[in-house]
Amino acid sequence: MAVPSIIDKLNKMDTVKVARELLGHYLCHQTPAGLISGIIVETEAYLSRNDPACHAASGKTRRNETMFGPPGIAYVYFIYGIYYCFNVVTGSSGTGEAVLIRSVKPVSGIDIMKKKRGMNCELQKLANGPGKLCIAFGIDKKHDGHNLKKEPLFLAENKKRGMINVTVAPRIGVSAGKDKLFRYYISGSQYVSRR
DNA sequence: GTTAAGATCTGCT
DNA sequence: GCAGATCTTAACG
Repeated sequence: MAVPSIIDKLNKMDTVKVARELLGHYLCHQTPAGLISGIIVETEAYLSRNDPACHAASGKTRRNETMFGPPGIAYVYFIYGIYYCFNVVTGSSGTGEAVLIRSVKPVSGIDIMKKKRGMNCELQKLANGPGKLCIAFGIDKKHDGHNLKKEPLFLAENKKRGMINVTVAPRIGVSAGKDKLFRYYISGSQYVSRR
């Protein structure tokens, strides 16, 4: 892929800034069935310090060790016995921070996504949530630790992104750290998980 | 070895 | 709007 990666730029930013910067750019997955891509419309930041909701809050374990790796790699974990969640690791090696990708707006490979989801739902509900996003994109544990600069799973810059309005809100689905405004989404988008 | 809880989604009331 | 599905991980004994 000749598209310049935005990873190099992101790797120099702090976690909160990465969460905002990712909005409007592309998440792509080159699968045997074809290319799947979508625009990131919703993210959440998870910090290592002062954030009880973060997996890394109580130290390094086998589950979250990917979060402590170098920035720009994927952190994928299994939750509720059914779903995967996809994160982009941020901060320098050993920090333990990440940005959760909560939802994307499908752009290409929509037929493949529908097939993977196994149901014929509306376009805006195809990948509007962490679990659904991973199913639609075919992301699972084998992508844990993958460098997001390279195929098959990578982030690409959206050169036509231009200016976007970002809404800041409390995170969803966490019991701890509800008071923190670490959720970011594109204002007015129909593709976010909740409005 | 055992147990409780979790960054969710779907279907039914 | 609410409860159930379903299993890995981490904390405890």
